[in-house]
Amino acid sequence: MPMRDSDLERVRALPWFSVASESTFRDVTAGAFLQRFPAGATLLLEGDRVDFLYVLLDGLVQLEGSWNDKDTILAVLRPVSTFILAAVVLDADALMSAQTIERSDILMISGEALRRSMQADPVFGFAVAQELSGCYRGLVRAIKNQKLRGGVERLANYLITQKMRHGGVETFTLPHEKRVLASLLGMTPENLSRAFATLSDYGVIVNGPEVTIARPVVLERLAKPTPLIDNHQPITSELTSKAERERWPVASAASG
Amino acid sequence: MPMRDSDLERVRALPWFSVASESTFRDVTAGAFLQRFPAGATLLLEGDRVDFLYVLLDGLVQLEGSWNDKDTILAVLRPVSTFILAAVVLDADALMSAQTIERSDILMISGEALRRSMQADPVFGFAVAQELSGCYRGLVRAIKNQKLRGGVERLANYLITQKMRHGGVETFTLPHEKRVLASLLGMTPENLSRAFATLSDYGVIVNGPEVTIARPVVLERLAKPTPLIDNHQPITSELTSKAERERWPVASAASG
DNA sequence: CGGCGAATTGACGGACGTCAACTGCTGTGG
DNA sequence: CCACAGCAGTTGACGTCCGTCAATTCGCCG
Repeated sequence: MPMRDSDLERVRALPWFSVASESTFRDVTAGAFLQRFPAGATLLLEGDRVDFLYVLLDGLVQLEGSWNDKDTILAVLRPVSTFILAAVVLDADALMSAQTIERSDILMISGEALRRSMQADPVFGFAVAQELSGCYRGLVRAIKNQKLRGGVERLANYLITQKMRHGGVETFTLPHEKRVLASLLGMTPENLSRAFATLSDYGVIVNGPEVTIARPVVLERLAKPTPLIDNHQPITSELTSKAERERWPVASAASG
Repeated sequence: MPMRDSDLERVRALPWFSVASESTFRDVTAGAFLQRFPAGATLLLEGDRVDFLYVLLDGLVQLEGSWNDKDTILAVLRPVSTFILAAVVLDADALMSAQTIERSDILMISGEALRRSMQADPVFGFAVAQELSGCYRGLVRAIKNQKLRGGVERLANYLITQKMRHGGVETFTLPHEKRVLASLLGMTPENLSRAFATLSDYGVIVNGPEVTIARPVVLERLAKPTPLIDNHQPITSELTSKAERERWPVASAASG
């Protein structure tokens, strides 16, 4: 598939690509190609050898892990995000599967070229290390979320985070199907329904994918959000070149 | 506290320090100092600003997270390990607390100097990125372990991993108190006891801190270990300079 | 010898998964 | 255009897993 200049520019705008020199950027993207996948396409299976860094330019992708006939969604990515960066840096097998949720445009960058450029351009290498650090911290948050909170608490905090990401408005629409959300939060769809029902006592009104938080203070008293677990940064644009560009597993980058 | 040359050599032997040039190594360790802490000392609290990279040279350290009067142990580190690397790279707050379990010798390296050296020595910077990648993948494994397996299964796999780490012998001794293990595995001490009791049907014999796996095949049929979650690498020495030096949260390095 | 904390065991309750039935929406084909 | 199949979501009943509380034992250290 032909690669448009506009696509390359969107990659260039990623914080950790924007610091790369022009020649580094050319080297990294030299052998890259763009591919379009339909909804439900499997991009990668757990255990697969990873030869490319994936950059989601359009669409929606989920990362999942499985064991013993069970599986769980570890992250849902929206554009522009990269994934399986860690596996590429180590030239190792993937620990997660990747699957498109919607039709998606994905740029595939040679892992070999990435590793070479990291060692050639120290500023670029450092930027990648920062990206990896942010991803690591996202997972630390995820584990604390999982081990320390119950299902209702995880949902309550998820909703507060979503509200923040939408600029603080009281009504917003869920970014994906409820069954996806359930798996992401580590529960069954049935239990997610019941958790929503529980939260109706705290001013949470659900109408299909529309959620409105009628009494934010009451909900927060239940959820007890904290910056040490929840990342409330608005994701208005992916261009934020703040040094600490930490993100949550949801709608974020993921090292892989 | 005076720093011995032998301590510096142990740091130098860490895989991601061993690739650094002599001058880079001198720069990074220039302002470093060694500190001895008693058992139970708090090294770092969640939310603290992190100014130093910590290198555990002797002793035992636990990393924990807390929320709403509950806390959980995220990792137990043994020498030689570094921790809070990710926070140092981003110059950010710590997401985990750190506490000594035993009396510990800890080398503290200037975060400022580390970041400077990463950008000055691209090979060193790449090695740090590899270290971060390994830590990231350790957390991916931990989340899959937590979300996909039940308590008994987590314990069974933990025991198999320990057996592997001890070279495959059928009897070994647990590396820390059972209450620490319980928290690490995401359960209460009471439930850990019951999980051990359950595993007695599968040939697991417990005698204080001594565990013997009498029927490995039976236990494995229950545990269903997989390289996509469990890291069975023996940790005979920290010197293994394999590119993929992934480690598990237990007895490992942790980015922070 | 006495006390403290770790570990174990039992009883109980709450949180969560499973199974099943039912609703409502959507897309398909007669 | 409507009938119907299929799937997401919800709700209820039930069982299991796990956390909590309490009592007891054991070993260690003062």
